[in-house]
This record gives sequence, structure tokens and C-alpha cells, in this order.
Amino acid sequence: MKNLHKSPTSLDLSISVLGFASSSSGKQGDGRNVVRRDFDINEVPSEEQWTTTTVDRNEEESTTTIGIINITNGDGGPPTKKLRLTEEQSRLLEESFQQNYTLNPKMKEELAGKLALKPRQVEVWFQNRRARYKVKQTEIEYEYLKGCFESLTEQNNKLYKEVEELRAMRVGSSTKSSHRVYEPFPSSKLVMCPQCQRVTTTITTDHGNCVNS
DNA sequence: GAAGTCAACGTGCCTG
DNA sequence: CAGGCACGTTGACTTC
Repeated sequence: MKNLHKSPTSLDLSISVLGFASSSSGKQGDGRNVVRRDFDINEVPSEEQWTTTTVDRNEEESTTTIGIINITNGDGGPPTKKLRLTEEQSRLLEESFQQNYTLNPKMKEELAGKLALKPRQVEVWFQNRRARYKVKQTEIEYEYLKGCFESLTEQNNKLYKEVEELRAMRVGSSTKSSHRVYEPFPSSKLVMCPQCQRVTTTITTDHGNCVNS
């Protein structure tokens, strides 16, 4: 693995891709001959480099540095490629994101230079990161609203029960007086206890002796 | 092999 | 009109 930057604060942005012209070679566990070459993450391989096919992620070293994987497609056209950011690149991008949700052109250029990425890659990373953040926020919001919904449902059920209780009370008293006619409960006798937020008929003036509390 | 992750891309909208 | 963004999608790769 070639270190592009030797200072301790700089990033190791070199990557190893199997199947490229060799700077070193070895044998895979399955006995397959492996040819590998290290190259700059931003360096676009030449056409002939693209034509090589072997891809084996198991050959990755203990660091999580990965890089561009090249796979030729059947029609002999240019291969597709997939870049994986290194842990260090991701970490620095994440740090910048924590500081600034969006990029300005200067920041983009600076970050790109610092990370040895193209400005467009930094831009794309931020766009995707914002999208992921939004999804996360939506999930959090969903959980919160779900909690509200559950609590309100519970409250609603309690209130329904209270209404039923009050109706039963009213029916009971009307039976005693042998009145069978439905009479609405006098609203002046219904009060809400400010302490427990429940409607009741038996609250005292100091609000402290609510039957519900 | 299905599902999940993530870099990259295409498109449409907005703003200065 | 250029640049930036959100959004949806694609395709390579990983994980289970």
C-alpha cells in the first residue's frame, strides 16, 4: 500500500484493487493467483486497466481502506466502478457535516483538497448525508408522534369511561326519581379539575379535593 | 439470494 | 442562466 501523504495528519488515500497490473502479487486462499496494484483514489485508470477483471474483496488489508472496484461488463464496454470512501474520509466528512449542514463552494474545494476527492464527490456525499439525516429525523419524529398518539388515545379512552360513568350516575338518579325522560346533565354542574384535567361533578372550590385526585 | 447500504446520477425546482 | 438543493433512482457491494 502506497502512502500518498506521509505526515501523520494527512490521509492515506491509496487503495488496493485486485486485478490491476501488479506492484505486488500473491496467491489467494483458493490458490488463485492475485495481481494487485495500488493507485490514487481519484486517478481514473486507463482503458487497458479497466479491461482487467479479477475482483476479490477478501484480499483487503486489515485497514478498511477499500477503493474503486472495477468490473468489466460483458459487452467489452467501459467497466462500472464503485468507490468506497475510506474510514478517515468518512470521518472528516462527518465532522464537517456536524459543523455545517450545507456546503459553500469554498468549503467544498477545501474539503475536496483535504480529502483528495473531487469537489463533486464531496457535494454528492453531503447531498446523500442530508438525505440520510432527514430520514433519521423523520424516524425520530415518527416515534415522538407515535408516543403522542398513544398517550392521547389512552386519555381519550379514560374520558370515554368517565362519560360512561357520568351517564350511569345520571341514569341511576333518574331511576330513583322514576323519571324516564333523558335529560342532559346540567353543564353548570360539570367542572374540570385543573390538577388532574378530568371532568367531574364533585370538585370542591379549592380544587384540592377533587374526587379524581 | 434477498435485503440493506451507499456512492453516483438524472431531473426538476428555487434563488441570486 | 448558473449553481445548489431535494428527491428519486440505479447499480455495486455487503450482510444476513
